[in-house]
Amino acid sequence: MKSTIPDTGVPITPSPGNGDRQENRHEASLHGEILLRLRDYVVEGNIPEGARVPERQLCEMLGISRTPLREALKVLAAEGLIELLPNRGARVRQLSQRDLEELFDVMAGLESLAGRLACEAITDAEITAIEQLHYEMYGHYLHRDMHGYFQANQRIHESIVDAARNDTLKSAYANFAGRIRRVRYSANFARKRQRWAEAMREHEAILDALRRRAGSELSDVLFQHLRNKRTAAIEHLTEPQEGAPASP
Amino acid sequence: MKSTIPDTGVPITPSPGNGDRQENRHEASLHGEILLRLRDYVVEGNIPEGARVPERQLCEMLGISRTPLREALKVLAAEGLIELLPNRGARVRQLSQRDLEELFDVMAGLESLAGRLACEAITDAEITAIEQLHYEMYGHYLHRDMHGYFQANQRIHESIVDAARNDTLKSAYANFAGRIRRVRYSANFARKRQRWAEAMREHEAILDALRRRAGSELSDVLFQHLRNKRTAAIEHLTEPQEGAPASP
DNA sequence: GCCGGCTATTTTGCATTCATTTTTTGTCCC
DNA sequence: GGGACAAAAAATGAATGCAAAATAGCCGGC
Repeated sequence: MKSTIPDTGVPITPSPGNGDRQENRHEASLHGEILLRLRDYVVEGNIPEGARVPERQLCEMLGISRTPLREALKVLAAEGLIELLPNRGARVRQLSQRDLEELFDVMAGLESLAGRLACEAITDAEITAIEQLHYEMYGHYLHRDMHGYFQANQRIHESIVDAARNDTLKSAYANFAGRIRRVRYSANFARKRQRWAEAMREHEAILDALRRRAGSELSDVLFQHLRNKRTAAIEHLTEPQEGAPASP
Repeated sequence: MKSTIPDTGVPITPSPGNGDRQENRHEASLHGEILLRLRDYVVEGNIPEGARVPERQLCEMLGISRTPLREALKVLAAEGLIELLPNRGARVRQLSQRDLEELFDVMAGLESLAGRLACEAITDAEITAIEQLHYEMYGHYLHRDMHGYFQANQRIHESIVDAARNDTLKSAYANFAGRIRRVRYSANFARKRQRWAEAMREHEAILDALRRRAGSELSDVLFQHLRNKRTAAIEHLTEPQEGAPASP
């Protein structure tokens, strides 16, 4: 029994479903490699916000023709990293303050979800590993090592997402994280001493809820933690005089 | 100061950032229209799972060349609706039971987030509107009108997402909803009498928490509600003898 | 000297064409 | 008659070509 497409009657060949399960097989084709390279390049923030990027230049730089490049650009646009203005090319997407607030909230929701799910399936070993990271992070905190702190912090949050055992969630999380990472000041969130101490306390609460597998509670704590992060980030955005220079 | 791309030194022209804010300007271009049409077509489930979709046929059917079509396919693949096997064309993505579970959980997380955010900003008028929908839905429930019930139900959930005032969340929600909608049996979830009654009670609780703007509580209730939906759906999948015929 | 309209160049969007890979089919041999 | 191999056919991946739109440059006018 074949489906047909309306107005045409073109038959769709219903082939037997094979259980191939691969999330990204992009490495093979050219447009796939281009996609990976371009995405990394944009995420790393190498292109200034709103910068116009002529296709021709990118083609020369990557040594390919415009066809696969344009395919990659369409995907990046779908991911929200760039925007394509009709007949006017691709621009690195400009994130308004509102956009950032929204992104942070969505990240908060996803991590909140991750925590809830993690409580259902996380092993003692995984909790121990997270505790390990926590103590490591605490050490960095005591030594005022922002970079180390930030890295440990990120690994903790990643571990929680991993413990949720949900690849769909994981990739959505990665997508949004990428959009935010473009905005560099991440490393500057915790500049303010007070916020830093607060964050440590919140992390204690996170760990505590996780140990007790208190899903609903962990969900709350994580959300609030990310919410506070958001507030700090936005504050930092609106009065950046304290942080590092905006553009080198 | 211009950025340059590594290994080439090609300058990126840093144009002044204009605050253009449009989420989807796809309607204009051809590939954009193709994208919308194809997406709808796939989401509506017109193409059997895992069916191979020859580019040539689609081109003839849509009356375009392969270039814009392929661009649209890349985007659909990025959205998770189809998968592109290297050198072997596009297939409608096959969702395993695990995939569905994951999707449902992510949806649950997003709605849970939506509820929490909604409590921060929702107006009395919006709550009244949702109450209206709720009573309408209750009527459909009493009359055993599954279709009407399902529609009202969907509008309630949409209203909550809208009330969250977060476009990023809204579009992510729409994306995942599309992936799930492909799987048809949605309309059959509530077949079982008991589940149906349960769902109504849960909706009462949702409305109650919303009225009190109890964000954290609403978040919990919504998550549990969606979780139960998920369980019902999966059960329905594994023993579909009760429902409607699988393919007309 | 500055602004507005007109033309030339660039750039985007799509179609077409070329090269490879896959799939099909026909044939031969067992 | 069935399976394996090989060649043909078709499909995909990428490059090129062409039309339309946008940008930039130029000139004239105020």
